[in-house]
Amino acid sequence: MKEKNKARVAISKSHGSQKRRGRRVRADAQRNLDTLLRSAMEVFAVSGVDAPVRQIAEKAGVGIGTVYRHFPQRSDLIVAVFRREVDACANAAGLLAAEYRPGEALARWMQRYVDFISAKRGLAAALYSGDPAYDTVPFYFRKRLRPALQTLLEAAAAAGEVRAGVEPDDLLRAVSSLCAPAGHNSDPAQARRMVALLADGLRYGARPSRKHSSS
Amino acid sequence: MKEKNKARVAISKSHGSQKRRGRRVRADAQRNLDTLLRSAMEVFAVSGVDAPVRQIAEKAGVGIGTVYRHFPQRSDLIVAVFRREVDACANAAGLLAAEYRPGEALARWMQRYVDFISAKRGLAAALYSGDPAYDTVPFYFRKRLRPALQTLLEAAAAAGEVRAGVEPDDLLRAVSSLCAPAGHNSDPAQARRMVALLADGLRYGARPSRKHSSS
DNA sequence: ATTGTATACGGAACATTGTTCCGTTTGCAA
DNA sequence: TTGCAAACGGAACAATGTTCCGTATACAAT
Repeated sequence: MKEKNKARVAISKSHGSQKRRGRRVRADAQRNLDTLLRSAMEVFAVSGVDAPVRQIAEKAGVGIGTVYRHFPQRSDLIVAVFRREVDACANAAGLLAAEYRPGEALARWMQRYVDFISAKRGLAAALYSGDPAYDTVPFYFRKRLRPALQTLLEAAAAAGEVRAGVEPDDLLRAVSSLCAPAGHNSDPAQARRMVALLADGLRYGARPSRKHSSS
Repeated sequence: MKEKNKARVAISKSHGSQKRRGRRVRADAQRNLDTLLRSAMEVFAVSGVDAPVRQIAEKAGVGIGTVYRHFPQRSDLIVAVFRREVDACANAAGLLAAEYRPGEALARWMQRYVDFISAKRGLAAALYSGDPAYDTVPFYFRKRLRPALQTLLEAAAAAGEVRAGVEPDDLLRAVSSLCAPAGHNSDPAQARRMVALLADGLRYGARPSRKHSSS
């Protein structure tokens, strides 16, 4: 078997699937799964989600059988990559909140979200294809992103940097609408500007809180 | 060769392609082309635009080679069907204008447009796939539909049945947006209601014309 | 360290579908 | 009636998703 990577396997996955007292997931399997997801993400970004499975397998340095062992259907791979990126975007909220002041963190996260949506334009077509394999994706999407944004919003509102009472769902949909639709020509720069404008709109009408000593 | 259809071929296509004094398009070719488009339309409606070419050929009662003679690429067939339905929708404007009063004609056409957009949800995925084969479709779409709607709008405005100054493009986009987006669950009835509301919105603020004796 | 085995791997083989090619058939003008 | 360009049908090819199974290996038990 391949021995390309000596990195310690932390078994960080908390799937809780390893049966008590049973064998752990084999290290090479975990490693291949990670490699596969990463390779698939890159290939999808370059060639779109219609890229051949063989190409992904080759890039990851594994056999086709291995791909299908981890992802019985091609769509499973796509969904897994999507979820992974949704997770990354959601996690970015916490990181930004730790590093920047609430208002700044919010604004930066929104741009991060724009990047995410823009990069996933290829996936959008698959999502709208009507294939039931993707039915759960929007649910996961909202479930993961809404709390992240809500936390940012509340923190920024508490700090008096944005107005209160803004619905996370509204904001998520507004941004994705700004990034996506207009026919066939999507200008990323334009999307970015529109979203920046939206962020400024949030700031407008902010009411400095009393619980927070104003500077 | 097949001889399943005795219907007179009117050669109504005004492609202007038959060379002066040259051979006319063979009758069976024209007949097969019509049959193909009709079969494709039906198959697409049932199985989506990803339906196998073989299935369409079978339904039309022709060989695969014949399909590819008329439509070198699969996407050519899809585009042809789409254009045919766009034409039908655009032509409906004239028919409705002849049969109903301006305001009624406008309202009915908008519902007709809703039907068209809703039925074409399957095509939307293909259109957004990024395949350059579909690049010209939106252009044709607007080129054909905008004048049709504009005529209806102006007639209705002149009759004092709707307000003036409404942009056809805005209306087209608004309706398609109402029909399409919301995640994964599109409720046709809801779309219909929303569009009806929109139509009422047009009526609001209508200024009865002086040139037209009010009832 | 050795060993047994459940686990995972690799890739050939298969199934489906888009596309090409070419021998055969046929509409139609002379 | 006849000649042939146009059109046809479908076998063959190519690309790609998916399955299957013999082989390799990580790892727990000893």
